[in-house]
Amino acid sequence: MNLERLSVARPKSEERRQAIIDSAIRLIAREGLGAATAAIAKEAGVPNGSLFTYFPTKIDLFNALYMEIKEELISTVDDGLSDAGDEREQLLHIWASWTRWGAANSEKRRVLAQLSVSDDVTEATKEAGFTAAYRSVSLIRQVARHGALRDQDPAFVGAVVESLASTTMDCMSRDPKHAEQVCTATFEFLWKALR
Amino acid sequence: MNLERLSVARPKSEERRQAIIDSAIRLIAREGLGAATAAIAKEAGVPNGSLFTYFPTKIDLFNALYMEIKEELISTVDDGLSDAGDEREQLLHIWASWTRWGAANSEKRRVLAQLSVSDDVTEATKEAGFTAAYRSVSLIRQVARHGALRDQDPAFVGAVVESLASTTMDCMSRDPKHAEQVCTATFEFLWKALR
Amino acid sequence: MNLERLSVARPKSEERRQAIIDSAIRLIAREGLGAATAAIAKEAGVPNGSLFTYFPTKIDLFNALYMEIKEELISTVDDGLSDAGDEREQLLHIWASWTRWGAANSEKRRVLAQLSVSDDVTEATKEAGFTAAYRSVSLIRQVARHGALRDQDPAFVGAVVESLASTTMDCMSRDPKHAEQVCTATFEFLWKALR
Amino acid sequence: MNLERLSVARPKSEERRQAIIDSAIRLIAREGLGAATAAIAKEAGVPNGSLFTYFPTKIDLFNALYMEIKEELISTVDDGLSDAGDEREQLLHIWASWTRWGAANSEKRRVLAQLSVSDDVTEATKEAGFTAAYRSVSLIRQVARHGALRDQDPAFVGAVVESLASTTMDCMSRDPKHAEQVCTATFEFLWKALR
DNA sequence: CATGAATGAGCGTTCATTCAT
DNA sequence: GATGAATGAACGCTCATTCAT
Repeated sequence: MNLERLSVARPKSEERRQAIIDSAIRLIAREGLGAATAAIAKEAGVPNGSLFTYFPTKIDLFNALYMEIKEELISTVDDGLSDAGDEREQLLHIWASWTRWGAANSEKRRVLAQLSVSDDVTEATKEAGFTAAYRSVSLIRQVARHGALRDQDPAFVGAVVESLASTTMDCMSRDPKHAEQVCTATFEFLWKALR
Repeated sequence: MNLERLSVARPKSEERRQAIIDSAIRLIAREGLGAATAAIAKEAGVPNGSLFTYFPTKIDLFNALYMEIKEELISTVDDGLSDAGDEREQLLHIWASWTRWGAANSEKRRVLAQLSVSDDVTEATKEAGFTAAYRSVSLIRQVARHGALRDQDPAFVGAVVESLASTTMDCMSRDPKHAEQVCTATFEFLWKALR
Repeated sequence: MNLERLSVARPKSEERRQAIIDSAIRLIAREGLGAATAAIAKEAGVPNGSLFTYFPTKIDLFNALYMEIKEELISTVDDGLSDAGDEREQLLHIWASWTRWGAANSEKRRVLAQLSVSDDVTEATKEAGFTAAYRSVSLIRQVARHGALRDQDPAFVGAVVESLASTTMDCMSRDPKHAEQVCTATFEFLWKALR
Repeated sequence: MNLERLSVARPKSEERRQAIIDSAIRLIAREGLGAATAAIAKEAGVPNGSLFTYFPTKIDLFNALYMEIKEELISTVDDGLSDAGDEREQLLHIWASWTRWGAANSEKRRVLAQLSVSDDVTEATKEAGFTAAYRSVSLIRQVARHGALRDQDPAFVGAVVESLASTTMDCMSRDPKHAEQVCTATFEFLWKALR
């Protein structure tokens, strides 16, 4: 599989694409989704018109951004998940890597939050992000199989966990000194509530 | 009565103010915070310049909107709270009136959600909204005093409950047929988790 | 002559009219002719609509302002002029009282300068202001009758003197310590040049 | 040649820039500094948004306009100055070319007058204009070294000459038939007064 | 008559996208 | 293909003046 070679076809391009993504994260975190494409391009060091060779519209950029960040998060969470022991250990692994990532990448998290509620990110994109996270999603559903939410829509369970995670990350970012303690305590809460 | 008004040439019309607020809710729910002030005015049936007689800037409109909706929610939740029995009954009252209001007023809820994450709504306004909700807030904190989150920042506990409510309301809106069941089940989850 | 009584007919009005004029001087000096009528009214402590009972349009206010300031200046200059001795003494009297007034009333002077070049002040108004200054104007022309400008349009001579005065007042305002010296020296210059 | 331009997609058009400047001169002469940017663009034959490609703000346009006109005037005055003979000849050269330019370019002169008293033209810009005029300025100061104004601030001397020039140009514009005579007579006045 | 809310054309400026070079 | 100038509709907001009260 010459995956590498495929991207070699436009080596400079890939760098530029990433520069635009990174710049967009910085600017959108700072100024919201209203950040001007020209400003994003400028901060990325590319000409404003060139942004549109990589992302035909601003909406395409938003969707790409969403997937990019979501994939980074998922790969962070999935990494090492197989090595975790029982259900509890696995959930803890997910929880800890998720919230630590969020606490350490507050710009990305804020951008993700904005994109998640924007109509400009299509349902298809959100669906794709959701699908990519199937390992964690499955585990969470499995854990919740017997608890208080056992009869709820699995999507609802996921949303509950997600919003709990989001709140936890906010708290960890705001008070880094107690971040680990918050992470652990909320995990216990989650475990108790889901089971 | 109305002595104060006797000397006013043409008092600002409460009706018009409300028409603008209502129009803003409709448009912002549909188009986001980017909804044009001129469009809001038009939908409210007032000339564009008149919007600024009632709200000097768009940001002032946002802040007023936030308080307006928050107060409606709070008064809905507080109504009848004193008549509820023990702690569990009281929490149930809060939970049920909150989520039912949200399910029945999805536009207002979406607008509130957008405003809550917007930098245009000042900290002072958010603080004021928070303060107005002290009855519910106190009860929730009291309930959580002994549970898994007992050592967490009270603000964190509040945020967790809020995000759970938000997710619940989304679910209730999406599937009105099972709304009551979702409401009850999530309450049980909440009760179990907090205590 | 019951001049006093004439104005007694609207005693409160006269105060308000003056308050508007004074406020306009302050605001226009600060912000230029673009100063909003509502701001002028507010600073004067009168309702914005009432400004238009005194001055039907902003342009009328400008014209009134022009005359008001010009008349104050003229009466300052004319005061004591009859008591001055010969031609030289009289010109000195005019020059000194004029430039001292300007140095001490820089706001009024700046407003007058702005109004003088504005198309909103009508030729008729400017003409009236000019006519009211006939005592000084005549003297200046008389002095210049034999000098280097003897064959020029009298209006030109007046303009030259006026612009010299304006520059002198600027200089006196900027450096109050040497104001008197500047006043005297420029008078000598004027005298030498005109004669 | 033009190596620098080879890599530019579409260089800013000097023609368009000049069309905007020219249009601004016409409109500002007619309507004052309040002339609308959209009207200026329209009269220049460019879309309203394009004006801001060349001048980021209206204030930038004002500053560019000031320098543009000032430079034209200075270059007109400086042209041939070296060929003039003694001090008197040189001052005459300055005076004649200055006032003739003003009489022939009354729109530009009026615009320059408006810009000169506007707070929107920065001190830095005015300073730059002043610096560019050093040849004439030096000569005028040199001539005045021994006359009635010898002890005054050189800036004051300059202002006096400038205001005399301005008045002269007004007069020449108004009565073109006697323009030359006015020009000559005022020069004699200036020479007599400064020396 | 006095008041201040009402009005709506007009303002300077922005920006996603296009397209000439 | 890469570039950045070009575009023009849209935006939030202002303000002289009117007029209902």
